[in-house]
Amino acid sequence: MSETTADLPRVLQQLWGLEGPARPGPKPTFQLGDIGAAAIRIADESGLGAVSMSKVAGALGFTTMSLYRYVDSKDDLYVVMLEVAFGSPGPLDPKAGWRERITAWAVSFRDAIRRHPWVLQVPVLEPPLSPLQLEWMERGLQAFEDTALTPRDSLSAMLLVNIYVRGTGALTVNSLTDVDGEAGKTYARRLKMLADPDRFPTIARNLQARPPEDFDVDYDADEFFFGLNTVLDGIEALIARRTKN
Amino acid sequence: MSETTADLPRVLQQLWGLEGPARPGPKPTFQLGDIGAAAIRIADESGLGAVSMSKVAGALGFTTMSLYRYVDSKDDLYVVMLEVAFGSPGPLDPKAGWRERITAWAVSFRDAIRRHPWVLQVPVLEPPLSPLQLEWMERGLQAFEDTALTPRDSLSAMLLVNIYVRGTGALTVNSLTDVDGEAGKTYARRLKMLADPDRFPTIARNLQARPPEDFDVDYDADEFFFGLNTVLDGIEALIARRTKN
DNA sequence: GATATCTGTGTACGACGCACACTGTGTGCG
DNA sequence: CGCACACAGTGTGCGTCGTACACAGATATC
Repeated sequence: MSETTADLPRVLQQLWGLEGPARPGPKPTFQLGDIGAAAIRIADESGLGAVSMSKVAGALGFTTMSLYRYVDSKDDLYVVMLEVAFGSPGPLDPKAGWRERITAWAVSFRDAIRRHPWVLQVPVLEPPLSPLQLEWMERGLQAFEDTALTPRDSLSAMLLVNIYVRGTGALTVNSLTDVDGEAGKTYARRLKMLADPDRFPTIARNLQARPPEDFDVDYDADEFFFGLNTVLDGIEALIARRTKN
Repeated sequence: MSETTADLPRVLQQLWGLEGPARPGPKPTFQLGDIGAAAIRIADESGLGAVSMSKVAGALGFTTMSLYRYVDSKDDLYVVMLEVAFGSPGPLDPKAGWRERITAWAVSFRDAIRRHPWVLQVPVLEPPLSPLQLEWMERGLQAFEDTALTPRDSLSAMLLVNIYVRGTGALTVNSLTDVDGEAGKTYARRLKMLADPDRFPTIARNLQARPPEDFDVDYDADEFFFGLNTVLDGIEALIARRTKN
């Protein structure tokens, strides 16, 4: 009745280091981590779209099909890539307050996304169960440990920050490969051209209020903390409410 | 120097109804909207992955290549799909406060995502410039019109809510096609199995605090408003700050 | 009515994920 | 120590994808 580790998908078994008993035959040449690293190198250089089974295998000096000895499907390759790309979250400062803690967590998260922007494009089919992903989850929850939040609250709060970082990352991801903010400029120009004041009065007024070059939907560092603090202010209100009761 | 409408991608020209001068030759059989509707029907039934040029063309009784008479690339087809799938945002209640307004906007947004969950998987290469997308933007900004927020603040606040709705939608999207919450249950079971209390004390404690069946990362209706209100509380703090100065 | 220009078609190419049958090799067990 | 077997890596092939290109016929404008 109760599920054992044997029922886990093979990728998860491997990532958790759940090896079966020793068996005859040759040993594998690579570790899952090697394959993940090779795939990550391709994704960093040429985008997630350039990651194909044959490209990854080729980067390792392999045939395409040999990859399937290590990974059951391309989706599983994605799982490995995410695990390696995110790595471990930074340790928690024990004497920091919840706000500093979750801020540090969010910054680490953002930095990981900056290093590997393609992670936001990986199609995620199910919630994460791999070791390092759980470690991120653990650290996120720990940030709220000494607050008055209920367990459910903590989960919601962590997800809120998680969503915020991912969301702003997705907005920034285009402009990361965009030298000189050229794309942002043409966007502003086109928006100004199309935002007819009769049909879109508020957009038009926003555009008029300041040079349109600044009106690109782009989160620089300051914007990141500005929005993050807005989110944290909301969580702070929740904590205050829970403390009172 | 100044860009004209002629420099816009063809899809945008068509969506904005910018027809060129009359020219000889046969008239097109379809409108862009027909193609979008056909593609949407496929995506609603079988997911975004099932949307291919040949499937869409086939649904219209066409050859694959004829689609390219209407749309320059598959990415442009995505643009049309989004435009048709989202449609117009609901009108704004003029005598509602900003909080009611942006809540209504968020709910409309969430409903659109519920109707067409695949919209969250559409790879978005650049910020939207199509007419109805701008209308959503306009309505979102209007919610904050009679607050003390600066234009830049309003944009940030709208993006924050936008990000929140998208993010929670992405968490829910898997469970939408999951009857009986079966996927959520196996996730909870596996999480309980893997969350070693030594390595993941906080997760383990969270799991212990209540029946693990509830510990799936899943936003039902109440969770949606709970998180939304947390976000809005943060925006409210910002408004209060701006009002004081 | 002439003609320029369009619509829709057919064919073709390279890339992709992956199923499957196969070869050879190295390991653990008897 | 030897051997059998499980496993690593290969090769071939299928169906699907996006789309480039050349083409035929229809038709709206002048």
